[in-house]
Amino acid sequence: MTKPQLDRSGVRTSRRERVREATLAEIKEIARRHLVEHGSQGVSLRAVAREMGMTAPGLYRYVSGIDALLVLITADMYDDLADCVAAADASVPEHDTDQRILTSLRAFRGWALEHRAEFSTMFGPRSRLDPDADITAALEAGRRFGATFFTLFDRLVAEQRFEVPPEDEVPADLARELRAFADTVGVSTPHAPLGAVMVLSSCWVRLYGVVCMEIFQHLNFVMADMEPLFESELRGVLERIGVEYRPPAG
Amino acid sequence: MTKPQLDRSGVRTSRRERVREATLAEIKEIARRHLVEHGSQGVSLRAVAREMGMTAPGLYRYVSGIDALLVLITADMYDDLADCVAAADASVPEHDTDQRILTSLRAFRGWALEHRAEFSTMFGPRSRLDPDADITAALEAGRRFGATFFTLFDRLVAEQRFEVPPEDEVPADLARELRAFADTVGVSTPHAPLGAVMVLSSCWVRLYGVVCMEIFQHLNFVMADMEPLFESELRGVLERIGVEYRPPAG
DNA sequence: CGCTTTAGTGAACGCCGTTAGCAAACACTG
DNA sequence: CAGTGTTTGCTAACGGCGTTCACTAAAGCG
Repeated sequence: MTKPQLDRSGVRTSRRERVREATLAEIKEIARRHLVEHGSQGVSLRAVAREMGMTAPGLYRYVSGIDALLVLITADMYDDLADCVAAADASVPEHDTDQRILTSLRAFRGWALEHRAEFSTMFGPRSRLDPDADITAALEAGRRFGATFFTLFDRLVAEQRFEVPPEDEVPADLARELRAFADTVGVSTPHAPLGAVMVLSSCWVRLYGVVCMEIFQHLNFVMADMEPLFESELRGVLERIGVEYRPPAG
Repeated sequence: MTKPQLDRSGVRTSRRERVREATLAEIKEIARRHLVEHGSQGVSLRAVAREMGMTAPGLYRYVSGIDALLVLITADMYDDLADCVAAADASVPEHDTDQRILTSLRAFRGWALEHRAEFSTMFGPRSRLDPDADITAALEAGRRFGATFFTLFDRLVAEQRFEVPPEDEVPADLARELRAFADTVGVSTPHAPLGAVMVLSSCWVRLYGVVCMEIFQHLNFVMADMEPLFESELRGVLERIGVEYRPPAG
């Protein structure tokens, strides 16, 4: 007697599919732990299989190769990061836009600090992947992550918090790219004029830069603690978008 | 009859040492080509040895392992980049500080674009290296690279091109880090007050961020051409340090 | 010339990704 | 129930990798 069940998306799910799903989840979980413990070089199908009490070829029933596995866990990591940022955002009273942004951005850096290996594979060069590997899963997850910030940013634009450069100050070639960016990423173009998207890009570049620098340890030998530099950059960014900066609590 | 010769630093050099030097250079050259052609994963001692008509263990007479080899070529790449930027700087009339800075920074991005694999290993996460590998060689080369920009920046400070935030606007913890930074990196502290170093850091973070984003292809799916964004960021940075922006020639 | 130092080899160990062929477990039909 | 097709995981194997060790052949030097 088989008990057909429904998964959360309402699709019929046999017992077989459920156990298969669980196995795949175990694979990803172990792979990710290896990533954390031994760096991206330390993720290997054989090691994962060994830990599961399986042999490596068996994993090919679940994953089409090591590259695909890395893409899968990358997608999971984006989800994690997005959850973390969203949780930070939700921990602040809804009306306090300033504090929500501040908290979300600090949560981004905090997550990166606590998940260096993950962050490196997510935001570093795709060194281990085939240049033409199928990374749509990771891209989609990345998009979800970005959405958290874009929502907050949309709000700032709506509240007219900062001075938006007029459209004719945006160079034509940049305008074309920004439009593509805004369309794909879901910033609602009517609410967000091109000048605003330009500001957003600039701010994101700055924060991305300072966090990458910290995680990739490029000033390691010259700067013991990167937090002050991050906070300084954060302050500059917030100033640009008309958000009040407050020093961190701790 | 041995002909003892002098190398450029005046050290006595036997024939043996010269051929040894040449072999090491060949190793590095091949390794670097493999890096360019097959990515950092594609660099292997065995492949290098094969191409030289040697066996892999023989390379251990020259290099203590694959990690050390990667560090060696990373140092070479920093030298290359530094040369490229310095050449760009030198191609501009000496007195035209504005154009020199503009050209140097564009040369930085240009080099990155033409040497994606190299740039990724230099500025990306140290994913393939032991966390405690000896990377002093690469660090030293990186320092030389930075010096090019610091020299130009020193000049801007001397010329009082931009408004330097007063010292008491620099938070204490950031000040401590910036001081360490300036000392190690060779910005002459008397000429460069802390506020100026803060501005320099911020500018560098922005450019580093936008170039990393482009090379690591993080907006790849959403933005076809990153040059306009780079130029926009460049413009913003230059504006901050009182340098006149001019659109690129092409 | 003989002696010492060095460069390079071959074999071996233990990893790795991946493919092919096969056997057991499973789900489902009549 | 038996029979049948599918799914799962295994073993064996290939070729590649980094690295160590014992060893030979050459180069340098007195």
